[in-house]
Amino acid sequence: MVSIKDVAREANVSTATVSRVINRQSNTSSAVTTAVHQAIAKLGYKTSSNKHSAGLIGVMVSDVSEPFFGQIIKGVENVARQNDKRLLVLSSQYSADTERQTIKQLLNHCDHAIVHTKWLTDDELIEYARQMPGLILINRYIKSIRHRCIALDNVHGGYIATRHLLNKGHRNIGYLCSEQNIDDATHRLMGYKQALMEFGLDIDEQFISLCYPSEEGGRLGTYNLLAKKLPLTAIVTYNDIMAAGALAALAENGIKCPDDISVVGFDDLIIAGYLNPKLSTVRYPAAAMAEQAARLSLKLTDQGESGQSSFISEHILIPSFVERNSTSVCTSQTPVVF
Amino acid sequence: MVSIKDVAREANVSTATVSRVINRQSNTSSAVTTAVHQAIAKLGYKTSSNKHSAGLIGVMVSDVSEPFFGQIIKGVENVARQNDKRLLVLSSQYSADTERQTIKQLLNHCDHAIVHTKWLTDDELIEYARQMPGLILINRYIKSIRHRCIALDNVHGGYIATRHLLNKGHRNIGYLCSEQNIDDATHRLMGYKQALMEFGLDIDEQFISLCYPSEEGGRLGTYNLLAKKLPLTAIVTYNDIMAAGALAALAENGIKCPDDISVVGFDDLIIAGYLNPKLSTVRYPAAAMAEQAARLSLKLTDQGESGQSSFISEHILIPSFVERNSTSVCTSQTPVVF
DNA sequence: CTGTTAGCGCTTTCAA
DNA sequence: TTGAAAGCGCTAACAG
Repeated sequence: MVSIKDVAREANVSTATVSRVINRQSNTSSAVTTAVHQAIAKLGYKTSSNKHSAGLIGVMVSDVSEPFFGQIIKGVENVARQNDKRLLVLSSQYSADTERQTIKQLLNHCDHAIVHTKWLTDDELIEYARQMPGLILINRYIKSIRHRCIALDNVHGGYIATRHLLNKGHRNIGYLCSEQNIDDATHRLMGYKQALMEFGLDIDEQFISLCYPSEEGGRLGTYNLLAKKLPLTAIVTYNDIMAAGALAALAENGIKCPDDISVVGFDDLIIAGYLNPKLSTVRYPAAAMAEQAARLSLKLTDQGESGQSSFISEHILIPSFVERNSTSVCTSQTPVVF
Repeated sequence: MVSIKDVAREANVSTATVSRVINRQSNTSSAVTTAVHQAIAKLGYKTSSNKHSAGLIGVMVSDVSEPFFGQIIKGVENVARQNDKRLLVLSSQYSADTERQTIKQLLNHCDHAIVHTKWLTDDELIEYARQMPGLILINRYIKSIRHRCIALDNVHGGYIATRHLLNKGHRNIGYLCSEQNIDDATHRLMGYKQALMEFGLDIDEQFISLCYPSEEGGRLGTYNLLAKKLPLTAIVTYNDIMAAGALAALAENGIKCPDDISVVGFDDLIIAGYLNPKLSTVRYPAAAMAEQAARLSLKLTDQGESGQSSFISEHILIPSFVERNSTSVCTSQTPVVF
């Protein structure tokens, strides 16, 4: 167990100085402060090294009040309960700065951490992972630390969503894509394109509408598709919230779903079952993913780095399709007009 | 700050023994063990007394993954962030035993705790509150520790839900009540009755249907009301989930909402805005309530018990009404038939 | 601003 | 099984 003493030796200062730096109490020269911080990072020192604050599993998500993240927290909590650990929950509020600051808190106080990050770079995360053997990235894939990543196969998700419609005879399928430049968005879109190509269809960029991933964004994106007078019979969306916007836009224009246009979502949020019509969607097994992440974190720290080779080196979950009432067989007589 | 030494003196044992009891390490005689536990309870000793694990705010809710509780956690987290505290989240899984066990964990590890409990008795909670000056009960009112309780005025909530309908001309208003025997349920029903009486109407128990507070429960309760062939023009429900069930039951029977029957919910969950029609409901300001609770907890421990007299002695929040599309002016020609 | 030193809370060792 | 006492990790007081 690395103590404040080791850090002091590493940084060539006294233990008192290290203590001061950690607690930001008295003034410390910036040279010494950075030296201490470097030593802490190098040795992986934790304030939680005393027995009682140990056994903490940290969770970082964007917003605790979002149902999707609620499921993640619940998954981790299940494992924590089973293993007599406690749960430290922090949210990063959708900003890179807070994400960074929050991860550092977790590094300091926890033995384990399940982290959902959208805005930090691969390099930065690799460094954090090095400092904490029990750090697991959720919904993210970084090749060099792939044994520490648990992610959903978003390409496959986009693929099965689109294939479901293709199997029902749809050939003119629009896509409401998130305008955010993150892997989730590009991967799901990739799956959409893959399915079309597999059915021998060309990809027409006109059928793809970029918009903000909110209900209003989904509504606007749908308006844009409709305005182009495309022979649309179905729409695949980036997520359920956008699908809700799409349903609203269709209803406002007297277009019936699924009779005239089918819609599929992504995530299977609680609201999916309450929309009208009930939304067919791709199920994102968030709680299961979080449980797996938590178990992996415990394993990695129990057995230490030595045990790593014995584990599966990749953890990619496969989403499944949930059929409800927003999709139906394509009955449109419109000829395919690309 | 009460230390292991104080506990040892109180229990007439050595500090070593107390340490052993706390950490369940070596064997300790049951007599000594219970003596130590009693001393701990009496003095309110915390293992978190060392600086680093301090500054923890504990939150207990039934289920972290429920959106309603997510809002509560978020509210507490906001305050925690502003005050440089961390958040320990535990869920009690809807059982009295887990609630008890969870609260004890919080007593041991936190300086502050925001607790939502459904199943523990007033007496038990009063005892816990005594042991921890920073314990705040949310959504609960116990008279002798009312300065530690933050609750919603559920009577008023049921009242404004019903009054909204009365103002729109409805006179035959059903009520879908939760069959759970908790204050929330009886208070909301009380508000319903109050509003009817204020409008000079008699209360007919036939219009009140007891059912489980779930979507399926709401559906069944609505069937039961319909089966009685009452001249119903509106339904007030215990919560939004039941209202969703009511809307489904009406739609299945070809009864239009709000044209034939108006429906109001309670809580204003996320789903309320996604239902068809969008649900008019009573807004439960969960996040604001949690923020207030967290701030109160910090205040109480900062100033110690001495400062209590200077605070407001009661913290009752007033809900407001959110009108959407599930309620309309009563157009029914049916004569009032009680 | 920093190191020395004393001290605190807690755990562990050792002897009974 | 228990207490006395030593030891550990950290903080606080003081001196320079």
